[in-house]
Amino acid sequence: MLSFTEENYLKTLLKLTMDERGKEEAGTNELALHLGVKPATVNDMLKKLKQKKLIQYEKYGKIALTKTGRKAGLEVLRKHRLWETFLYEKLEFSWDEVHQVAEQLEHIQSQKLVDKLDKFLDYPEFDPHGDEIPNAKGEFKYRHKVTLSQMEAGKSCKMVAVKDNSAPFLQYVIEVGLGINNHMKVLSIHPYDEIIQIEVNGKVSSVSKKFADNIFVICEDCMKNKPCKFHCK
Amino acid sequence: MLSFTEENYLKTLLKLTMDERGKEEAGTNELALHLGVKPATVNDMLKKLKQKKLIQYEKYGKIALTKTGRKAGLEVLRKHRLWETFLYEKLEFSWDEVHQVAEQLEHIQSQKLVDKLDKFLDYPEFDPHGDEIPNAKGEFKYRHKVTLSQMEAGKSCKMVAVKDNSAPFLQYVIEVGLGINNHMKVLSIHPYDEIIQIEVNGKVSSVSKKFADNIFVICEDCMKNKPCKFHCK
DNA sequence: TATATAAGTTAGACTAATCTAACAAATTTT
DNA sequence: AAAATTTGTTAGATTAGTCTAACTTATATA
Repeated sequence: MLSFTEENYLKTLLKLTMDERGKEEAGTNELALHLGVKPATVNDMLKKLKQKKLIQYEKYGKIALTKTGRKAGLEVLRKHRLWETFLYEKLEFSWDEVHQVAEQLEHIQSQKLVDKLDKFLDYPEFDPHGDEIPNAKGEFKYRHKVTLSQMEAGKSCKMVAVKDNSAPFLQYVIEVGLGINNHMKVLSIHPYDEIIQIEVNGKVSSVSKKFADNIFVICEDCMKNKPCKFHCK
Repeated sequence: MLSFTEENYLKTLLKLTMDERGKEEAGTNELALHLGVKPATVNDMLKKLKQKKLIQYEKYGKIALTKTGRKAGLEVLRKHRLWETFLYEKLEFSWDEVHQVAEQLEHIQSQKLVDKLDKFLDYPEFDPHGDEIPNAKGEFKYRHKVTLSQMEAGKSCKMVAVKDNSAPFLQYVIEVGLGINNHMKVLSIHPYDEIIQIEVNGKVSSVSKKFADNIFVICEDCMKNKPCKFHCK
């Protein structure tokens, strides 16, 4: 049985090694930053996780999940996203409120609870932020998503997820008129400060690169199954 | 903010001082027994809870909740029972499975979650075991319930709750054909070993005093609002 | 009332998860 | 390649919650 804390380490490690960057490994500082603890603390835990055969790790080297570790991480992520979906769909929580509560709910230990919740929600594939929900086997739909900042001017795309789950960011997303599955067109990207002009439902907004880095989209050609390297920078 | 452990102490203290016995105080050993820890451990925690003004307590004396402590305990109990109701009504959990999972869920910190869950369940007044669910203000319906072992022969009654929430006991209850809101008649109580004969839906069963001690009922006369002391031993 | 038993307390130790401060290794820059 | 910077490690301390073993106080009983 894994502790609350161990679960968080595995989940974070999984997120760091599964997102768009294609990285397979993570570092001590990076992990510390995401977990909100000091690198020294992470170092102690790495020894424990290694000893439990949940990670591969050598002194001064990079950290990678083992098969067992990955499975455990996927289970936590699955629970997190199912709970987010529950809160959003059944309990009228708003987009920006679900994450904080799901951080707690994801650690409830009961296989039956997860399975029944999944069924109750009718086996959802994506959570309210557009993230893939692993199924009972740990599998999930792969979608070639890129950040809005990677799009080229003139292309259209569909927002599918956000990278930042913090309330202030999500509130800003709503302000701009965006949301999961909303379509938009990239009108221009300024060469000097990378300010991006987008059009959503006929309304034109200007957003920063920082903002665009946190919005995941699928470009129009990808949706039509054309190879992606040609239209995403 | 209270810790997981502190919440458990307050909840247990509340349960020990609110049930049918009319006691207002508890002891160190008693608390240790119910929490599954050693008396020494309880003693340490009592100092902490006293310092936080959640209990009234003097060395070698009895333990009582303060107003603040009682309120906190009621909140945990409310969450526990709401979650039990959710698991039973919405996720198809059986009677004997809900308690263990609710022990974990009761510690989730989110006022909004509790309120929304309460609403989602349509403000239930009793949980699947028949226990009263405190409302948002900490109030709950009072019912004059007695144990089945307190009934007199010849009287009829309605089962409203169980005292023991363990799976083996609850499975036994089902075996006998009993359940919440089932009516039964006490046919006889044997003077030697207190074996009780009851009739449920025309079926006659014999149960031990130990069993009957864990079944809460409301007697027929009480249901008709006649004073209780005349018909319950 | 003297004594036996039950109930409660204390001291000292352990574990998990964290910290700070100092140190070591690896990487990047000039 | 030397210096500077970043990244990672170690040692020692802290806190919460738990334990055991020995002790003290209160209560019940002969």
